[in-house]
Amino acid sequence: MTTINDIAQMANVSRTTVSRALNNSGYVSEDVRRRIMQIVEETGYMPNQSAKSLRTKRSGVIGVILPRLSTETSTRVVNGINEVLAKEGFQILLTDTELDKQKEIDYIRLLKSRHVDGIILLATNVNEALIQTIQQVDIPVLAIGQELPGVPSLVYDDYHAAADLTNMLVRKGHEKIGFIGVTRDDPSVGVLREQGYRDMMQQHGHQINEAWIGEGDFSIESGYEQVKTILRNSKSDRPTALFAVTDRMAIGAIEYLKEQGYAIPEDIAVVGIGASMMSKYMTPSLTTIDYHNKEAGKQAAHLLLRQLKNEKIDPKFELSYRLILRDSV
Amino acid sequence: MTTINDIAQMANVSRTTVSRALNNSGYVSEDVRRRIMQIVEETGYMPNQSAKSLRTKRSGVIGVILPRLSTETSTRVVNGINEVLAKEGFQILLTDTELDKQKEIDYIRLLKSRHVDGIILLATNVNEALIQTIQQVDIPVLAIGQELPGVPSLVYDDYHAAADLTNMLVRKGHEKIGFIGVTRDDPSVGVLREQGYRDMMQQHGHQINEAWIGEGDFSIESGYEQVKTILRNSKSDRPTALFAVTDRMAIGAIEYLKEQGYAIPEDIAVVGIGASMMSKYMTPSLTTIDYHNKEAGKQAAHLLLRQLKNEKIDPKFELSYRLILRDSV
DNA sequence: ATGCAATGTGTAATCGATTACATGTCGAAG
DNA sequence: CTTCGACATGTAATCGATTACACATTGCAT
Repeated sequence: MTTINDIAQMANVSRTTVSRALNNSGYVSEDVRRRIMQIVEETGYMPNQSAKSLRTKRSGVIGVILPRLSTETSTRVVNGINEVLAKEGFQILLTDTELDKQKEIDYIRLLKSRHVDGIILLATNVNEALIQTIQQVDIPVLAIGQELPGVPSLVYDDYHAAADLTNMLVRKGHEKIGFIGVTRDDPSVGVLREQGYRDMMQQHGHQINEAWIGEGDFSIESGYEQVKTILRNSKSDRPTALFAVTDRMAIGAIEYLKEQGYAIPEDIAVVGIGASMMSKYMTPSLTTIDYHNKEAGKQAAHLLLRQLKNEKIDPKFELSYRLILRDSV
Repeated sequence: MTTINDIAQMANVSRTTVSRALNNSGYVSEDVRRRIMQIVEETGYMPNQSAKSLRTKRSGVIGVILPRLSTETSTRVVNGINEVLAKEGFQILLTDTELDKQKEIDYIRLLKSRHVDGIILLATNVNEALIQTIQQVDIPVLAIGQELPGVPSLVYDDYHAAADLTNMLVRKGHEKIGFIGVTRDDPSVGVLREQGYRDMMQQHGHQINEAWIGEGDFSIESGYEQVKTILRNSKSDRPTALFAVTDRMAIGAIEYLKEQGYAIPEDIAVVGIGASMMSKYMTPSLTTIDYHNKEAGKQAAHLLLRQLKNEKIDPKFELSYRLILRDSV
């Protein structure tokens, strides 16, 4: 592999000059600069990033920590992040926590040791150890999806999104609305969305039968299982609508309902959140909420870049959402 | 940030000893080792990977080059790769070519300069410049999806998959089978799949009307547009079945057909390739071919790891596939 | 008692870049 | 004719690790 020293030798200058030519720092005569660039072209020389990074303390790499690599949400966000960062010459170092809280922490430290310039964290939970680790590593971190105290966060308005969906169902005449949520360890999806639902139900004076409530784990299968349980446990007082906090769980629920011969939305209406690709093309198409994940990723990247330039940024940004009304209600 | 020197000082030994203790190389007395580990724990010290990588010429990072970040296929493959690599302590450096051939080449060189230990390339095309660059950088590279001369490749059996699908349609009584392909720059998807289709049609003695043939660009929209054109151009001699080389294009085609009031599969049968999530849940569910992408990713990672250990591996591996018969035929 | 292998630790070179500082040239201002 | 600033280049330290080599101690076989 050719190094800066090789280039220097070939061009009959010191490596200092080569470095200057390459980085446009300091003075280099046009003549010499051309000679150097010429040789760089010919040899296909590329600076060794490890050496560069060791010396400059910056790597041109941004770490991204995902809860799951294989969900549409993650993919879209990463896509948005990459679109912005690639243009600025940054690469993405990807890690997947598999929803494991310890890994979340381990990866932050690992990324630090890899000298990433910043970290974007798709957070699924909030806990003291996590906050502390972030404080410790002292790298710009940006959280998406949860509000982390002390960390600039980009959050979806889960409460109002859930409230809007619930209101919409009520407006359509539903009074008995079932709900499939997730663990309360997840403040955004697990707590806020349920809160929005419960508050609106109460506001409209509709009693919630606790048999209508299920807790899934984000998967399609869990949606299928939960609706099954809900229907079994509420024979005489069946809900006429079902609110699943993610599209995937809504899809599982619909799968079961169709199997059992229920007509959607006539017998039972279903809504989800996430605006997955499938929600558009399935039958019936799914009413859902679009969180503009890709935009979120782009915005996150921009905010991180601003942090890297030492700009002060607000501690919290709220993202917009859009209700997509389709055939499932 | 604490460095190995700080640790050495605190433990009253030389940094050499610390290095040895950390890497289990050479001799270190139990006593000293414990003392060092103790301090490492307390301080939360992590070795600077840039320094390490500069010295050792290995980084613990594998570069992954994708044609598109936001497709199910890519995601699944990356997921498989990550599952294997993470266990071995490797991280993934992600890049997205956006189907740009030049970027494919640029990224290979960029990844080299970033000292990645190996590269997994989801290839979409084959050309001389690409091969040459790979040869030049002299890093273990593994290709998925295309057979690259001189590069160990993991390929799907596109020809037989397409042939099987075609045969299946013929067995169901179809003689007029339309086809939506992609650019022939893509040897696997663009050439082999079409070849499988054409050969089987010929073998069964079914003439192909060139008005039945369309070329899309992998997108849902292009499936929609292509089938529209095909139907317009073959008024009097309409196909009774349609073979789209990707699920997404099949989905677009079905969308249009449903809009126009065609019954699927009664009026026209549709098949795709890819076993996308949607193919299972859409109505009608889509007959397709499962390429086991995640397995491919896992296998690719394993093969790359073997290359890193300097094992000789075969130049070509063929992956298995499975035809999934569903309601769209 | 001697020698040699195994064990334990340190010194200093090295990886490939950046950068503070020094040095030298040249033209213009005073 | 000095002096000073802009321009151009080089010397050498530095970033934080690994590792070849050297040296010291110990124990055991001869």
